[in-house]
Amino acid sequence: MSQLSLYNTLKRRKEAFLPLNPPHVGLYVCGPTVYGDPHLGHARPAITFDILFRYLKHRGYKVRYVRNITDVGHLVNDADEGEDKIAQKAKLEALEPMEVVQYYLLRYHRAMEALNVLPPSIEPHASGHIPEQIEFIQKIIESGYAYESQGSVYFDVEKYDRDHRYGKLSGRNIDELLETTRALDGQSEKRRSLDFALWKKASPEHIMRWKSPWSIGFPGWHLECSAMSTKYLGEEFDIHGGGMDLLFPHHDCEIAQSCAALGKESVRYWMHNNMITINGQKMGKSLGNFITLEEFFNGNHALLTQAYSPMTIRFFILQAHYRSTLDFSNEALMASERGLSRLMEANARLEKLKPATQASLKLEGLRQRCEEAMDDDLNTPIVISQLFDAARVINLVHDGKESISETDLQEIREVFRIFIEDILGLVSESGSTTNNEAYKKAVDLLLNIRQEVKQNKDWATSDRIRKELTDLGFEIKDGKEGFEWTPPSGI
RNA sequence: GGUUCGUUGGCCGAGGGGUUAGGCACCGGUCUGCAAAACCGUUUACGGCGGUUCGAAUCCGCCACGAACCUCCA
Repeated sequence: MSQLSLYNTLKRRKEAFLPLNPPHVGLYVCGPTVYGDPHLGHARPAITFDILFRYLKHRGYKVRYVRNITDVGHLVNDADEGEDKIAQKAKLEALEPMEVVQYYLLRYHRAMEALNVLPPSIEPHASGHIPEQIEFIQKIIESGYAYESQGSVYFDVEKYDRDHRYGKLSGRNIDELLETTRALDGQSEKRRSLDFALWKKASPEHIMRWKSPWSIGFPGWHLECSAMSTKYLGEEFDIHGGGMDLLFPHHDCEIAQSCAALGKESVRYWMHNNMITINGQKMGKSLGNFITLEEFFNGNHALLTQAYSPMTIRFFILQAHYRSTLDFSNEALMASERGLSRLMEANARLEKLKPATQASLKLEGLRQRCEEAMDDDLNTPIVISQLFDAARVINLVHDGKESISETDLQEIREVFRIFIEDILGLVSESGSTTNNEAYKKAVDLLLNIRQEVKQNKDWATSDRIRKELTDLGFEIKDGKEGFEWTPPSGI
């Protein structure tokens, strides 16, 4: 096996992945703020790190995958000045904040399950870790990198930067940031505009509030990840992932917080997935150009010419490398839909393939090429291209134009199972999961009758059976040796 | 303005000093009662200008265009 290498944003290059305490791997990924329906943008990090999770397990690692749920502290606008996103939504809909969280979290989980994203090992809520966050703030205060101001606590960025370096993940430096950050109105409790909140005193109308040594209030947004990753993965752990849009300030603040509180670097490998774009622009809430996953699944959106199944979405995302932007269009999605169906049909055909004693084709290095592609910073597009090459071989054998040996057939079967199902997480949606034998036999019966009337050149009856089944959504394919059929999708 | 990163054929998207990525679409063919599927073949590439090199889409420089981040965002 080759060496797994991953692109470390901190170093701006690929590095050999060597876990801290093999065979254990600690993985932390920034999860959603649950105040709205999950959209295509949410699918990208979920799927990217699902692939990493699956591949690390495939390589024999014992992975603890922590993906948090932000349900408090994430403010609507100006860092540290705006309203809490969850609280705002709750107010709008006249609900308890936790009702909002419950509602959208459920919808998030449902969408992730449809996309065949494995649940993480632990999914901690920020609101469920207030004591841990308070303790974390105390540590930062003790180390001298935070100060209290009118019941709120802020991180002293300037002091931290003198001793360490603030902004090293995103490549920013504090002087430039000071120049470009707009002047404060003078009313601020903060010493410097760059300082960020660790704890905020709640205003009277603020509904989400907890007791702390400083005030009744709520934790700053960046803090939850530092506190919860430390709790579940330790002061030092292997991989921290998230979207590129979180690089600054979120992840740079996390680094500063953890370093200030713990006196060391917490994260060894930082990984960031790129954005999904629409007409070259980031798909996002603020731009109002996002499409929810549910809308993709039911096709109910002005920009969609049709519905796209969860597996089509998953495959579409996997056909691009996770560090590249991926541009949405109906054309691109339809191409993915067709390609996926070709690949999955080849996969299904694999079961029926017969090996030959005199093989005309030899299979070499398929598994190795797939593994090398995954080892090269999770290059799923290359893995898929390898699988398509194999699919062509499968179809040739299926058509009787080529033949392969028993050994090669077993090898392809195993490689397909491992890479398509276990690692890429692609599952058949065509309804082959239907276990109703009577139903299957009924369709077989109809098609057998059709075979018989075809013998008598009764094309009218033959075409009628095919047409009516096709109208019902079945797909009928005549082969050299009998027929193949797939049921309507969604069964 | 700063930071980071892009610009590949009709579309999506890998690769990254010399050798076919792959998918989808298109066109032609094989197969088929017809169709679908499958297979075979063909076509269209590396933003511009310089430089390094025997050789650059790939390395370097400049320019143009675009994006993300610097405000909430996955």
